[in-house]
Amino acid sequence: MAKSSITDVAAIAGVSIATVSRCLNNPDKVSEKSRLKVHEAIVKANYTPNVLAQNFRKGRTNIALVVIPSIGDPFFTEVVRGIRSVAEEKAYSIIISEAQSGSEAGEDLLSMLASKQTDGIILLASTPPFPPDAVTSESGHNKPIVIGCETVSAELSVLPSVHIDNVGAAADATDYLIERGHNRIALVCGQGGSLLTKDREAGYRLALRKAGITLDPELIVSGDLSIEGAIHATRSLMSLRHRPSAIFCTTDEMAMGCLHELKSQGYKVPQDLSVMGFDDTRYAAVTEPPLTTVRQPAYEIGERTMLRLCELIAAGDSVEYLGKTADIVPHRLVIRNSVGPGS
Amino acid sequence: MAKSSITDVAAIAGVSIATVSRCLNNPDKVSEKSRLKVHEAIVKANYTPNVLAQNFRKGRTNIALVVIPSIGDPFFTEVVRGIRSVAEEKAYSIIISEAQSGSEAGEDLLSMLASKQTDGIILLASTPPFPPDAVTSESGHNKPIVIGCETVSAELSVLPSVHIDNVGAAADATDYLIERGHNRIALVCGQGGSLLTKDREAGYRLALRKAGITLDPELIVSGDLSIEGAIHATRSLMSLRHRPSAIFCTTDEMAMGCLHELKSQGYKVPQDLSVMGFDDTRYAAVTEPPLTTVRQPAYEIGERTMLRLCELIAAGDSVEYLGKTADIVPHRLVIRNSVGPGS
DNA sequence: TGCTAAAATGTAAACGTTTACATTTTAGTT
DNA sequence: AACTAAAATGTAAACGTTTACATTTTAGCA
Repeated sequence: MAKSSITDVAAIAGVSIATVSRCLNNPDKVSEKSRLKVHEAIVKANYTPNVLAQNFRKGRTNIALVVIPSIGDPFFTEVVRGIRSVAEEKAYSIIISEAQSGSEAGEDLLSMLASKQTDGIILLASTPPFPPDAVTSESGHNKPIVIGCETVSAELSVLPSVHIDNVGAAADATDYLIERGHNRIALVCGQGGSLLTKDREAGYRLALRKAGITLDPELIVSGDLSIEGAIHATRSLMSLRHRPSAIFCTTDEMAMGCLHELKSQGYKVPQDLSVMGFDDTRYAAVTEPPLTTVRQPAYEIGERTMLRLCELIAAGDSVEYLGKTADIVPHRLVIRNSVGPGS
Repeated sequence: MAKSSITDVAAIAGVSIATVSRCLNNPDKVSEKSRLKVHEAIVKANYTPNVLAQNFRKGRTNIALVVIPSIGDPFFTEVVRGIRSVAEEKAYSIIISEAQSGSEAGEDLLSMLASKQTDGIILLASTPPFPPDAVTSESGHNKPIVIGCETVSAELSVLPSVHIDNVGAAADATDYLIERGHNRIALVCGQGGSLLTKDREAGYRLALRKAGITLDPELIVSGDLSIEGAIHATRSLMSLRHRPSAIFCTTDEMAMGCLHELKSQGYKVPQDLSVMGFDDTRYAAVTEPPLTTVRQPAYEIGERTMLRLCELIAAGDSVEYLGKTADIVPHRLVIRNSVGPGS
């Protein structure tokens, strides 16, 4: 059967194409009688609307772009789940783009975003490597953007965001280690460029300072956000003359690498050494030992980010749309078994 | 700056819109001279083509739909990475849809697929819950489909696929356990509906029969493809009067839950009990103990699946397009430290 | 210089919707 | 019954491309 168009339906139903269209988009603007005729005709003609034509006409695709640092990290996949749940509800599809922050040149990303046929953009822990105003003014691209999981520094905060208080959360984690008696605490953090990394490092420094512990720069190493990176980082930490008694990894993913390396070297966690994670992914409970970590409400972050994006898309050009720009969700320390008493 | 169209460019360049269009799509059909003029005009007008109009006109979106059982499973995310790598190369975007097999009614999925604005579909271990011919004939939807990671049973194999020999691989894994002296081997498998699960279970049965071990149905339990499911499965296995000495989990993800539960109950792996995984995800090397498992070339499966889809899309309506229908990639046993000698 | 074939360009239609505006029908009021 | 306002419908334009076909220009050759 050849694909049928609105014209065929109109012919069969004996009405104009406008009525058919209205029947689909504003059913209340059409009489009961013709509504029936049209619906009948639709099944008779086996009609389905041409989505591409609709998109073209409306200038919208109902697709959102989600930029993510790593599609493999279970934390982000959980955020994506949350995004997807509201996307589904609002009849949106999502396209996921993996962009390790920094690696991609700003213009590349920008032009890619512009060319993608999406109605809006969510950046998860992927702060745009370009000034946010370039986003709206230049290049004709002016799609709504929402940042997730990450704080945008004040002067750039034209963009709305949804995230925990990363500084506070990292400080809480560090506080807990200090409380348990540790004072030689290492930090395995992410890449240099990422805001997320900077914030968590800031929290770590803050807690140390507050406790009067002088910071040893040797104890801060990058784990590259990956298992392997964390393994290397841990190895170098443990080869220090003056070893740490606790290691704070700013991701559970990295904590897993850290745990593995420590065990390979024969250390017992938490007896010989303590490890603190961050994220509370679903693996955190099944590591050996189960990971003490900071819980982020990943799913909820996803939901709220997408919700926010939908609002912005709906608001469209109405410039007067405001609303608070940063949506802070609560974090929580989850105590399991990877942190023991220090010295 | 208002968005400019091909008409503006044409005006500036002093040529017709057809020339501008050709300049973009068939540069060799246009003279050097006007090519220059047009390019100049394009930058002058700050023109970018309206992708939605192009899609509409061409009837293509350059988007592929990928259906996946679980976006969280690191195995599938690795397959997706492979898919994405060739997608990028071919200027495709991908939309990922999570559809736990069975839960979604066939018609729902079908209509969803049809309505999505995609040029083709990849089903990863998500055999369509509808007869494949319904896909092409009925409902006007006739997009190319490629199955990944899974064997499609013979009578349905209208659809091309890329996967390992699941039966053989599961048999190899079981063989290895038998070789190591185990004869009471439990199977923690996926959900009932999935072909993948059936195939791996078939391989398990095959190996047992070949070794002359009579199968104990009590030793086959479903782990629901999740960590929690595997924990429950393991718990029930270990509460049997006659316990297994080895547990074969048909996913690494489930093996992680299994390992965790065994350790919680105080068993030492591999001394007290052996565990075998399947997939060789990136976590397999860092579990405690590191997991002996079956390696699937996830990334490569993704690449080849997408490559195949592109071929099909390119072939379009040319019905004569054939080519082998099942692309079998090699698997491999990866021996780490979760399997010890039996009895 | 003509002539012809090839190359380059232009004209205009088409893709399938949505929607502003005009027109007709309906229903309500006197 | 006549008039009016509201509701329903129809007509036709518009969205920004691509492309078949017609036309013009170019270049090659006798």
